[in-house]
Amino acid sequence: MAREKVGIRDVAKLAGVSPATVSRVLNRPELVAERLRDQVHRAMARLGYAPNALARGLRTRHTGVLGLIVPDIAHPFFAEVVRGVEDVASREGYRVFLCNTDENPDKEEKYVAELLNHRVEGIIFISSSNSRAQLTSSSDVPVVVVDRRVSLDDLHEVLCDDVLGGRLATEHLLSLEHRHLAFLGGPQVIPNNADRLRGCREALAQAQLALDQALVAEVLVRVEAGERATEQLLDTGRYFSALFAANDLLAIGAVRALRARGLEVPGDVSVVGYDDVWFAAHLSPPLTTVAQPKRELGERAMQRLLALVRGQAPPERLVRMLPALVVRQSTAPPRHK
Amino acid sequence: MAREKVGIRDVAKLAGVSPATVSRVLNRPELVAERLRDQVHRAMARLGYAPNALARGLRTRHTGVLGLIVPDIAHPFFAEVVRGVEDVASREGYRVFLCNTDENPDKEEKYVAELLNHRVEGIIFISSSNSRAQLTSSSDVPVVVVDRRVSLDDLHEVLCDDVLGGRLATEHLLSLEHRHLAFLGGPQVIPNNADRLRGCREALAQAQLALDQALVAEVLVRVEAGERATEQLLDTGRYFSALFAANDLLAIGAVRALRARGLEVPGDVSVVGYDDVWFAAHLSPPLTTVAQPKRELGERAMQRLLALVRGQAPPERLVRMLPALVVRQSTAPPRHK
DNA sequence: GCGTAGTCTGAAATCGTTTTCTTGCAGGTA
DNA sequence: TACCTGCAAGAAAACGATTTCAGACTACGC
Repeated sequence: MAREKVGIRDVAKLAGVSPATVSRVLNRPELVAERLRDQVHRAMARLGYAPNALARGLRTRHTGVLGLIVPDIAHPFFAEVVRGVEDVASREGYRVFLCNTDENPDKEEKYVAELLNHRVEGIIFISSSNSRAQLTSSSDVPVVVVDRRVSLDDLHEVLCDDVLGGRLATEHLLSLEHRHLAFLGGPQVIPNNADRLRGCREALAQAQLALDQALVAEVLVRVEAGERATEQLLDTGRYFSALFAANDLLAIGAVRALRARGLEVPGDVSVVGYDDVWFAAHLSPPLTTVAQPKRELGERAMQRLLALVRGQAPPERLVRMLPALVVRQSTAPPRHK
Repeated sequence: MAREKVGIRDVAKLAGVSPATVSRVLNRPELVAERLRDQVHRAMARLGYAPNALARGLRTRHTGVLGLIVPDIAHPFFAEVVRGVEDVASREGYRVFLCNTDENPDKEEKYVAELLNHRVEGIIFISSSNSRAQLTSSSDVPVVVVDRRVSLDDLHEVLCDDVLGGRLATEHLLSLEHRHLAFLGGPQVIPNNADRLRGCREALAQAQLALDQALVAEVLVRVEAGERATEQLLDTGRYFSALFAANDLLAIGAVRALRARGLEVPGDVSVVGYDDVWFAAHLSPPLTTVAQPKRELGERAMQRLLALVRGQAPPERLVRMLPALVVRQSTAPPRHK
């Protein structure tokens, strides 16, 4: 039976060969005669040998470990992305370190340093709003940025087109004959949020319309904040028949606030969200929203990272994915013209 | 500026000292004279030295790395637990490997082996239903099991009392004067689910009541499955004024199914869920449910694991946490006696 | 019988640290 | 002056693998 610390040399001794041979059996079995190979295998089994990834990594500088930096794994959007990331990593024989930053640049910095100490071969990075991401680009491990754009042109990025997403949502509303929209979005310092607003504006402009600036709200991405902001929107007294909440969490808050004021969704106000987190379909009313390919975002990012690690990086640094409108029941034509 | 592979010896050379001294500066600074200490620090800064955790781990067998095995990080319950785990790990200077098993024992096995190869110092384990968890107990790294009980008495466990949870939910319903309950739970092979049912039965028995066996459903934990099962419950024609869905996801499905049949919640049927995943409060109606201290579950588990790693394990192997009923608006007294 | 090519295998250096064991040296005492 | 103490710093041996290089052996052809 296995008892602690069996090394390659123990195996070697038992099999009556040199450590070098054992190593070869592990890595280039075709180089060693079949008879010896069997002996070695038997010895490994008998001793319960487990290769030491640390030693191997030290020697070969191939650690089989990657880093994953994410604002908050408990957020349903990120959770899904992470799942995609981990899936392909493990399928390809890599392990990943999970790091939650809570959008805190200091934590990001510390984590990056720590990951580098552990000699990760690459890093997947979902940057926080005010990230000092240059840190990562200075080191010489490959980095792939996902979801959150970072203005650093030596990084590879896997992004979803938020401008398009904003357009899709808005065009949907327009096609239902809505003419008076309100916009509720997350912090505009995060480019994604700004892009969604821009997409919204573009679509409106194309229809010769414009957003009433008083009906544009910017808040933290939390249900309560969405609720609060929606109340304020209503309090302006300005009329709107539809609300584009550029995040499902905000949309939930918005729906609650509207209901609390006795307004029906979509009867009085249509609401469209953004992200299509998994339970958006299970809200009441089921939420019309712009779906991002969350898991695929993660998968693609990891594929790209592995390509980079293996030196097969495609020259094109940007993978742009497309959002898709999912029409459910929180949107309908406005009640009266 | 930093350029690849600076090691302790490069620093030593630049600082005009021996590698040993540099190492001491890193680990036991008090042992080296202040003047040298400064020189070394300066040299490290100049070279952009980053310690190699692999080498250190190899030498000291203290890797600062832990493993976290979980069925699915994208599940809102686990995501929250994981957050707790990672938080205290990182606060204590440890990194964690994230592993998703999809409840697949083969994957569990592979992951455990892989983690051991990487010389993790401990493992947090949320076992899958039919796990062959003995694997982990055979190795000599500490293991802490969370949430899912495992019948292996050399493992430490951090669990939530599901029997009590079942009682709480049921007693709440009873206190509202419900007398006819239906039960909708996850696979009974998972002890947690069985316990919740048991708690339910116990509470009923105490009130001289019993569950109608025809109104006990067991399904996979998915919204759709809950929906389907609820329809079947209704199709039995048996009367029930309240439904205990021993999982929030099932509860969501149940509510949908009830509504689809024209039944009001809680007007016609009260529904109580289990877990209190974060959006349970944002459903309509806001879901009455049994809350588990999810994040704390993870935190306690990690604290225990670290204690184990540091050899300060308390003798008591079991940490039992308490669920709490959260009354919201999906439950009410039955309409007519 | 000898040179040569071709297979396998082993010896030993190496990866970057930590740590034990020594040694050098300063200072205090007899 | 000689001796002991004690401290600070260095030399060198690990940790457990991989890999280069060279050696042993076989087989073959002339």
